[in-house]
Amino acid sequence: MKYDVLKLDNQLCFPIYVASREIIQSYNKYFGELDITYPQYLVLMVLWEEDEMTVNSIGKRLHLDSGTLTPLLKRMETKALIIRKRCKIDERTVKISLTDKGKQLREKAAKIPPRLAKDVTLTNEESETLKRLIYKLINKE
Amino acid sequence: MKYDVLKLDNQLCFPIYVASREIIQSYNKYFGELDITYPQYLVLMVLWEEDEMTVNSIGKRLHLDSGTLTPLLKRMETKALIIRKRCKIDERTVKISLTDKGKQLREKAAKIPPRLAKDVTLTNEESETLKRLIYKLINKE
DNA sequence: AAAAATTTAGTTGTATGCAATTTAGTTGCT
DNA sequence: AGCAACTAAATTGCATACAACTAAATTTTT
Repeated sequence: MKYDVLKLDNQLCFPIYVASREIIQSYNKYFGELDITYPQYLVLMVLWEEDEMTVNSIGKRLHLDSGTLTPLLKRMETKALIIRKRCKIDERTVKISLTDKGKQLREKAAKIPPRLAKDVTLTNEESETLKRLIYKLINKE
Repeated sequence: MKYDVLKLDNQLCFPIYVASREIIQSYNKYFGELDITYPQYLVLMVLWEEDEMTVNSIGKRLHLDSGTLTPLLKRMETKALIIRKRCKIDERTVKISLTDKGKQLREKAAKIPPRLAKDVTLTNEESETLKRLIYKLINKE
């Protein structure tokens, strides 16, 4: 029919939007004790994989711009998780590096995904399919 | 390995989070001319399906609470898309109904999903699978 | 080298989201 | 009826997101 495309249940975006927020909410419950938020956790994960990154490169990895990252990173610096340091060689860039506290958080953080995974009703195969399709979707959007 | 669960690429949430924001961004580009945002569009879709709903029932449909909806609905009222009216029978509830302007927007809005669909590289079958898996995921989270 | 174009963070302003609390109204129970 | 428990919106406070713009530094072009 004429308005079928406007049915919530026919759209792909809506359940993705809901899923995103709900998973983040679940994460945030566990983060309470670590005193971080989901986007901050993403920044930490990037830095755990590779320390000493610029704001820009973190942004590319996470698909976030400086308008979001700058204040977010400042909050993380206030909490002594990271250090922000203007780069000597290229004064435009700012290097983000982990503090000891930021590094140590990794142990505790590693315990959280398994806890969340328990609530996921998808089989491993379904999870892989879902991940593959989502990646296919975003690599084009 | 020990920290594999902390790899961005191993997680399910991250691509969903990215996909959600990117699709909404694409939507928002088209919404510019309609002067609405994605969450406002969601509210309109709910009301196009069933007019005269309470804040609470809209919230249940969209998985949003009053802390998000109340100011959002006020902005929509300012733009003359909806009317907020305290219910006579139960003074606790507020009925949200479409204005003529809000109703008329439906025509224009219906043109947007097809435009976006063009950029989706998934086959119809893949989209259906993705939708099914995402729904399976959120119905449990 | 000097001007123009580009790049990188930061800033500003607006709109979500959500936890936690508050206020007002309704229901249930005795 | 009277009061406790509950429910619906609204409010408060904080943390994202993002468009649009600015400031400063670097690179490219001429």
